[in-house]
Amino acid sequence: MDDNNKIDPIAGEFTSDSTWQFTGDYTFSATDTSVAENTVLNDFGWNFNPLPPIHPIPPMFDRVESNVDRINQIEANVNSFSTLAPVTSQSGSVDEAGDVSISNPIVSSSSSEDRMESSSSIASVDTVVVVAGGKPYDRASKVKRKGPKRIRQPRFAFMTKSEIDHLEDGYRWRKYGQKAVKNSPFPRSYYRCTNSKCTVKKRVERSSEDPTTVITTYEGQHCHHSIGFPRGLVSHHDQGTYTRQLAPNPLPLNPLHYSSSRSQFNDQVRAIGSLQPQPHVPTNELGDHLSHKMAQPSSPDPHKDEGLLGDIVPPRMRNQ
DNA sequence: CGTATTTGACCTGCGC
DNA sequence: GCGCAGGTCAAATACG
Repeated sequence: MDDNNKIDPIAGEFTSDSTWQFTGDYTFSATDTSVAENTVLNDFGWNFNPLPPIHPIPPMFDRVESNVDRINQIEANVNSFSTLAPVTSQSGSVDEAGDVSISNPIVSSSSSEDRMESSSSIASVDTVVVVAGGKPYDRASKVKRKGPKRIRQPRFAFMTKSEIDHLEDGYRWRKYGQKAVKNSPFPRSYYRCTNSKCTVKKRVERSSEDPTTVITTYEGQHCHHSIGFPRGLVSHHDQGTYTRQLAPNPLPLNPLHYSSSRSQFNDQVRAIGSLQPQPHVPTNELGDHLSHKMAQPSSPDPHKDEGLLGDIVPPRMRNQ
């Protein structure tokens, strides 16, 4: 199958006017979709930029003191559709069919590589989020195949500029499969939330066109809190992490098209827009680093400053 | 020994 | 209907 010239279903079509075009078969109404997506994204720990930036182009890590307030604001607004509308860089719309188009005048004008050159290593993860609609798919188990088709959970795909395949997101995942992706030298890994009551899955793969880009797709919604923040915000270390989470993305990543045939994103996927990168990083790693960076120029434990995101992987993942 | 990962087999959906 | 590719299972294996 020649899919090389096709528009990636996950990335949608990035038209000349820098507008995301989507044709997803959403099962939500427009408002419900937005709320659901936003809620799920927050459950996943990925927050949009729902609030006006404190600074037009704020420093990356200089707003620790305001984090709690910002978090509270977002929590309070999370169910408001208006919070989904990007404030400065994007505008969005939802048509009658529930399809979404989001324009982002910034996206087409700046390459992620350019930004990475001027970014610190901690900020070298750029992310674009897309959301998949729920298309039924029946694969509950090898034994149980009868009965009504399972409704596929909403899916959210994150395109992240990172050297790390499996970004920490605050949840524990168990790998249950890996498949080679056609037309891609990079395999796709399948993960399942380790919480026995949680059915959330995620897939991680690298873009064949841009090996620096990791595509992470979440499916479903966690029925429990993450093992780390955001819900368990308890320390200043977390605040440091949150700062990064809440930092508006000054230069959204270009939409990423990739050419894997018969994409894993067969179901329709819609882009919400660009996001700031914000994987849930364990507080004892990135959080510590940020705290040292911001509050303790002379870190008592300097080796923690090494690697940054490159070190933010579970111990087992380091061995891969 | 418990848990996580690997990996081949199997199942399903879709396009032709 | 067939073949292909994605997705999942589960036994084997590795690891702490």
